[in-house]
Amino acid sequence: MAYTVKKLAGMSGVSVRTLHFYDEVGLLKPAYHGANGYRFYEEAQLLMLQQILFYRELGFELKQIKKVLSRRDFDKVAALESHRKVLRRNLAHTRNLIVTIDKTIEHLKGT
Amino acid sequence: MAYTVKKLAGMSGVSVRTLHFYDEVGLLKPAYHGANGYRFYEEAQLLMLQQILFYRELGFELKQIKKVLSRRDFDKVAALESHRKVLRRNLAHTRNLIVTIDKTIEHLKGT
DNA sequence: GATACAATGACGCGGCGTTAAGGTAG
DNA sequence: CCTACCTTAACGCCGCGTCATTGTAT
Repeated sequence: MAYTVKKLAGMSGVSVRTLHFYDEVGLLKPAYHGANGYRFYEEAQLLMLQQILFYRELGFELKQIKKVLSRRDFDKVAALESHRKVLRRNLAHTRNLIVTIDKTIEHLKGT
Repeated sequence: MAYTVKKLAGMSGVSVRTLHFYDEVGLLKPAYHGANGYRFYEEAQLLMLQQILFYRELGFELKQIKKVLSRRDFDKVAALESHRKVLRRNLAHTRNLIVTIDKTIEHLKGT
């Protein structure tokens, strides 16, 4: 079961351009190339792509994803815990911003 | 009281490059230019810059800031309320991500 | 021969950081 | 003359979107 770029794109919800780009940066390479130069992906690459998209959704940078996916579970846990800290800081920061916005709105309305 | 780029940068906490860039995109132009071509800023520009940085901190894009700062208070309130919605969605999304991370960590530890 | 796919190449976006090369102030 | 400042120009980063051009499959 070999997939072309468009097929894999359709199955995973990313664009063809994204697959080209992931190939280019070495994040996800095709299983092999046809004699015509076409990229062909297989199940293993589909699974890999799903992993990539999972970490991407969490907000990891592509470089980080590349590292994380090459690590053992133990190190993935560490990366996830580290990332959770970042997200928690974002949460706190965003909550503060909302408070600031509310104050500003009150101020603007008051004058 | 005219300020050079470096002075204004120091007073506001931004880089000289940022002032150059804001000038370039028309977000903050100097009060005038010296005969030597130097940029000179005054109090009005300092105040303007503070406003810019306020909205930037809230996460507004520079283009949005440009618009917002040219509006009346009424419209600023609307922009702030709209932005607050975006931040609230971010909050909800980030909270979900943290839940996902926690589940993933448990899963990775379990296996 | 039309149509739908494939490839590579390169510019654009946002918001600057970072050299680089050269003029000016004191 | 040195030093610290100023200028403009231009590439780099990230993660692709969006043409443009050309080749291939059906």
